[in-house]
Amino acid sequence: MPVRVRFAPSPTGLLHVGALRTVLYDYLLRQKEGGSCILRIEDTDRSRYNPDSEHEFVETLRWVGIEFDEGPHLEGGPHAPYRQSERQALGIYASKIAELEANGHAYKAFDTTEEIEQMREFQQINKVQIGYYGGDWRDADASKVEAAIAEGKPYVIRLKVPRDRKIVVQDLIRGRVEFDSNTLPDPVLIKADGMPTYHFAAMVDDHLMEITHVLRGEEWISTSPIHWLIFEAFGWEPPIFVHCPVIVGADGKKLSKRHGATRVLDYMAQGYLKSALKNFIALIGWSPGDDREAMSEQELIQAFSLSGLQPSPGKFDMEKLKWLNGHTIRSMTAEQVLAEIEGLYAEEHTKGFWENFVDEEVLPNQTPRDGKAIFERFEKFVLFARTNQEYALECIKLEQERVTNLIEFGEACEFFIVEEPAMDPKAVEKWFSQPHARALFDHIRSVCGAAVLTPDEMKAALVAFQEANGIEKLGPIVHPTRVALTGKTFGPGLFELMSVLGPDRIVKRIDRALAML
RNA sequence: GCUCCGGUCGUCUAGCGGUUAGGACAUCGCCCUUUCACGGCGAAGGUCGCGGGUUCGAAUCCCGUCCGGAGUACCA
Repeated sequence: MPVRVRFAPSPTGLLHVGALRTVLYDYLLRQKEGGSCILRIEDTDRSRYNPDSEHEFVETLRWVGIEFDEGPHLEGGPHAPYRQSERQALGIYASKIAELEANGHAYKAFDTTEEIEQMREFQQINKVQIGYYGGDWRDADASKVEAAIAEGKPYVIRLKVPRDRKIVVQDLIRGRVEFDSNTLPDPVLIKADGMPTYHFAAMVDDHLMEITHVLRGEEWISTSPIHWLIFEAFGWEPPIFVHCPVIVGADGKKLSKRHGATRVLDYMAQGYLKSALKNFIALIGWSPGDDREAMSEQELIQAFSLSGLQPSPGKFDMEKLKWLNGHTIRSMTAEQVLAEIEGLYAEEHTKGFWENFVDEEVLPNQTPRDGKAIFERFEKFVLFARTNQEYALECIKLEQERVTNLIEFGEACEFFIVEEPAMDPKAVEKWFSQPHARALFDHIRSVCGAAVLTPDEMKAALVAFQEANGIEKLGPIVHPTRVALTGKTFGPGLFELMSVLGPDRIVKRIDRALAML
């Protein structure tokens, strides 16, 4: 049976990682089973509406590569419009609430806010169940209601929750969840301003849009009996509810900025690959049932099943994300990596992110990272690669082994592309003072700087010097050379790096090193 | 308070009545090696929240309990 799933965010802010996982599961299910994925905007609260939010959703979803079959950002659609405010304007909810009022499952309540507050205070003082259980209106005479309408008193429409009943909600992850209907207050379905509440609008739309599976956050589980009751009141078949557990920070608390980025686009800006992020996020709360972890998107889709979902909350482990990201980078060809780097540079948010970057994980005795400088190095590499693609690809091949994200290529490849790489003073002090330094540099200049050599030929050239000078180990040869050529004490294999650098760069850098002796 | 949900190495997880409780990240060690990484191999790390019960046998089933979380809005 084709699946119809929906991602229905409220346009109040950014798209964070928890929500990403929910859509990802929607998407994986739809890819696996076939069917449709619908984007619906739940903008029924005018006071919290954020006009930039919908754009954020669409942008983020575009970046991660989750496509929808229907939604407000697409033309038409069999169930358009896909914004609840527009659906409200069309009278969809009004006609549906009329049905419920007609069949006795909903009623108008004219209580003022003050009255409601007094009721709550009374309930608190007397330690009775808090909430609206009917007040004066649940069973009011038609004449009383008409009089109130005639007076022009504002009202809300509430669901008439049946009393003395057990309500059993089916949740795919947890099985049956039971509630006592006497603990459920009569929820508001239509607000005084005529807008539907989430409870009403979402259920009506899920039915009208023929949604088969409702994937949403665990926080909805306690209101699920009223959703179940709404379906029942209409006589509709409820969809399959899947309440996904929350994702929390390393300290077990709700994910917040303190734990690192929560905004999905910030992960993009930091050089995480969409494939690695999706792979990682899918694994929090889900597993294919075997030991597979690093998976391609195709494998993920193949392996995905709602039955692999876990009920307990999961922690977001940045270290594992970093590992998986590096692992993914290593599994790609240099061409693919370069394409990803270009793609990242083309994203507007990347630059903005780094310009406003504040390093929050500064270790003791370490200076905080400078976001602007990080971006500039990255940008320099991108621009360089456009005019020197072959060379840039060689650099990527050597550096993709030791990088954990795309942004790091900027720093890692810097020495390859600048004419005069910065020299590490301590390294210079240690290795340039070697007695054989001058002779070594002269040798490299004349041999390695004379022609394009392979890594093996480079090695042979250095070994020849080592042997001629009776030096026991290769280290004293390699280290000064590395410092002279890269300014650093770490990096790719020296012979590979020299081969990529080529004779011209080697000569220039050796000359500079000679001048420093 | 009330109502629900959850609880396997530090972390993500496998497990579905019989396993030396498996894998991955992180940690540590060894190997590779010119460095840093990568990679390979290995170690350490779990009284399966706790207590009862059912059973020849329980992480797995039942009850209780503790701890954590969510909801308790004319927000979603």
